[in-house]
Amino acid sequence: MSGGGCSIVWFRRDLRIEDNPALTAGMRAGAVVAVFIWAPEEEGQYYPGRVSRWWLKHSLAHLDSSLRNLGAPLITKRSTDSVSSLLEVVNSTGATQLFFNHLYDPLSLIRDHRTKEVLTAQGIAVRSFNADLLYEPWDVNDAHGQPFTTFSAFWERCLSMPYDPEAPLLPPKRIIAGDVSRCPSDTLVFEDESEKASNALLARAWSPGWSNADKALTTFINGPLIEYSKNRRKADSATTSFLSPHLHFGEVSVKKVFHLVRIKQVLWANEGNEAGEESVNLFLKSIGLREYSRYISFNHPYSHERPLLGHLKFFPWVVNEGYFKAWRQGRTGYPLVDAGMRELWATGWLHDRIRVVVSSFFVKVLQLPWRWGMKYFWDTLLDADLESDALGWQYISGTLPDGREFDRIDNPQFEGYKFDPNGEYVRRWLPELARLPTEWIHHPWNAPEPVLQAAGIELGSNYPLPIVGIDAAKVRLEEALTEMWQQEAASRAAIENGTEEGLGDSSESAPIAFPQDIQMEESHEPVRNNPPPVARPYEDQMVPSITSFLVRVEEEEASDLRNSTEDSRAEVPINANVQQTAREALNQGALQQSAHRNTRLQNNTAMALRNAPEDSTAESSSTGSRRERDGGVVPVWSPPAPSYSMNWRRLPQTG
DNA sequence: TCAGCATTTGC
DNA sequence: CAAATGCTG
Repeated sequence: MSGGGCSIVWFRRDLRIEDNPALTAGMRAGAVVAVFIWAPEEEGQYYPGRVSRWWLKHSLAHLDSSLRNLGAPLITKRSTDSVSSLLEVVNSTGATQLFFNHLYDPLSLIRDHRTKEVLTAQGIAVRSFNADLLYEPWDVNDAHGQPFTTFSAFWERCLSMPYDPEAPLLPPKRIIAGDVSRCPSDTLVFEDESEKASNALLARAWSPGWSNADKALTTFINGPLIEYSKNRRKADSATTSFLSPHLHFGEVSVKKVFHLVRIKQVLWANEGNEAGEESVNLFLKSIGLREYSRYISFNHPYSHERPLLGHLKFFPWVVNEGYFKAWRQGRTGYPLVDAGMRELWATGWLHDRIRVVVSSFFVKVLQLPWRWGMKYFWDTLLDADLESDALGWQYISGTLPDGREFDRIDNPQFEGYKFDPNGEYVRRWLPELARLPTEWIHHPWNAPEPVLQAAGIELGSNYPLPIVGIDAAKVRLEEALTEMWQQEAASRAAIENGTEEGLGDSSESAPIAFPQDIQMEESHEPVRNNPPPVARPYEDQMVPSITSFLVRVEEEEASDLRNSTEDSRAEVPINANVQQTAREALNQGALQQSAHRNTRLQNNTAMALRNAPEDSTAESSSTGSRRERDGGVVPVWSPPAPSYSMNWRRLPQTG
């Protein structure tokens, strides 16, 4: 231990004092400087959306006041480079140690790795902890030591690990503050004036901050949890936990959630309360999905931008900004979809089921590029979470081995009657349909003219006709899939002939660009007759343009690459690795595919796949196991990214 | 009431 | 595809 100096506790998405291993470690080591660094530009195109920033602002204020009461204020820094800000804090406080908790999104993996390297090189002892998951991703493996590739297998294993998740740590009673007299805080600005107005309403429904998270958890466990299984299918059910934004910012620890829920589980099991037990299992499964999203992100750090199954890159997405806009505005002509999109717009919230409905519609009916939809969720959801969003969209798009089949289109009309049997949800969010009888509420295009008239609906002006018919969508989807397989075969052939040395980075890393500067023109159009509650917020919520960020990210990456080549002292030049691995992986993936024939359209969910080798000593990717079921298609994870887990592991915990 | 087949669902 | 659920006689 490097004695004397104080420790920096670097808060990120762990804005709580209870069960915070980094904080506890800092306190044990002596005096503490608590730091939060706001460097959103580091997130590139995933600059947090308006509502997400609103949450963060309040959560931080909450944390700051708690820390102050305990004796150490939160130092805040505005930065474009977290690592140099940390160095500044080191220099101005004389800190000798840094503690933080793990994150698993691709950007954090790289940044945190670099942090360790740079600060360690400066003689700072760096330690990091698991505060976000029940088990670290590298600890959950199948019988062969390989990562799981389906959720159910993963979760089964998590629930039967030989050791329980660690018990939550108690909150500190008092913190000894390090000397921050020469380390002033920057004022952090999270919202501009126009955003403030729109955000004002949020406070009515939500209370950010760790102690509120705690309350929400207690309320849920003692109340709606027992009904969770019964009501979870209803679009406007109040039975969800509403914990997701709290969990995203780490205001409450998943381990604590897990422990408390388990206590209930035991209780109800003893009482023979089967519905209760079932509810607990379902709720825990949703916690498990969150775990799995980190697991996938860790093992496949490209999952937020590339389909995990390689052939999907040949899918001919419909690049139609008009469709995209109609979807965002809730004007697709499918009531359940439109109601969902308007709720999202107005509140930053959407029931899980409805997320599936609208995103599935987006991918399967509109056939828009899934990353657009994912980005929109990122920008608008209060609980926007990169890993969870990526998992969800990949699942919907059928790009995961256990995801939905490509060629399955869910019909919003039928789903409407399933999730909103009485049409209440639709009527709430689509006032223009409010007077339509339930019989027609989920398919107004079939309603007889007199019925429509009586309800004051004029299809095509009042409320749109379906933007795309389901039958037409089916046909188009089949064609698209045929084309996808043809393209895939062609590319495979090209590679076999050696005419093309793989696809190279360019084609792969140039995903269909996100539309620029999408304005909600609708906002200028006066809302008809009865202004729905959703009308006002339409104004400000613009989708930021990605392209400018893309440029910046590329520049950054380029410069990082330069740095790390100059600086050969680094044990693992991770940035260089990332790029290199991507390219290698691509070629490798393509070759793997070429080794296998017999590509057929059906059967594509029953695919076998090759895991990213978790081999930390050898390079040999041949260790990747390949399991096949019933022959047939053997797609491959598009780029397997073995180096991440290796590098992560190889980093020693100093101190 | 229940086996046996059809349909739906599943992250 | 496999498991769960629903329907039929």
